[in-house]
Amino acid sequence: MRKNSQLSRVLHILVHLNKSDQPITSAAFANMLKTNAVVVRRIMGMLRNAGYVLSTNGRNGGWVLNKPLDNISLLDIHQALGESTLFNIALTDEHQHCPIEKSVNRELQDVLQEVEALVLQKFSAISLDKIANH
Amino acid sequence: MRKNSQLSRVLHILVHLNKSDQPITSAAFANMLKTNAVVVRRIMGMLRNAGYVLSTNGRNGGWVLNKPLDNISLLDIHQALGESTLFNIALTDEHQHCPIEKSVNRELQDVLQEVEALVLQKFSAISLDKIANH
DNA sequence: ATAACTGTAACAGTAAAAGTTACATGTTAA
DNA sequence: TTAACATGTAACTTTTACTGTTACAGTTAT
Repeated sequence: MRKNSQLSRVLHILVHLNKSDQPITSAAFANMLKTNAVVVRRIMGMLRNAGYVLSTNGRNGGWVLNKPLDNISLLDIHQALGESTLFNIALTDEHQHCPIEKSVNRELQDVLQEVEALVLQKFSAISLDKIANH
Repeated sequence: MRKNSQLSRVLHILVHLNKSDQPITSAAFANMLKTNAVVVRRIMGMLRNAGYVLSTNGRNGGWVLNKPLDNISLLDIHQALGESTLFNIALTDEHQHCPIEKSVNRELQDVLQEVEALVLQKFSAISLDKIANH
């Protein structure tokens, strides 16, 4: 599975945004992240929908923060991005009636869910200004 | 990226193997897992290299356990399979000189490493006979 | 008007995992 | 000793999630 880099990228963007007193364009971020402006709009669109940033059209337009970084947690961003699965481990479901498969899945799922909850808890305790001032 | 189902599959296989007093063929497992015999051999080959199973050729051949399940932990299997990364989260490295990227990566990596260590610890505490008798 | 923005649909590219084919090699039963 | 049944493995194709690209409609400042 190809790894998901949206979280990492959007954090990078947000901290840069925080340091700017004027809008920054998708093209500028694309250049910064060595990717494409459409990719940036795709990610940032999710944050806009969640209320963390605003976009303005036209000349001198671009992206601005809509909340102070100390009011945004890593968990907020993770959730705004759609909470893609954290783990790279698949549970099989070829034979849902097979008691062994069920048992294997239950055991793996127990561990993964427990750990996922821990990740989310840790994410919630990290505010973006902590990253910005790191 | 497609998720890795090797761990789930191989656990299923091992518990079935444990219940059998004679070798089981790759074709039988492939049928069980709704996949291909070569896929099974690929996975099982890694376990054989690690000493957890034995394979025998020819008629009446197939796979047998080489260790009791209560002597094998989830961690053992995870490691025998090559310890593929648990997380689906990528850290970017376009601009290794950018202090913001560094800061973002450090923060994410701290959390992920801490949690990965916890997963491995939990895996080490789960023996396969626990799954078998679940 | 036009240049500079975003929004988004509709594709193509990439890479990891899984699936498939083909064939060499080893083993056992009759 | 031969035929059937196993594994071993290389080489290739398919699948899938993510990312990248192109194209164009809509919006805004000058």
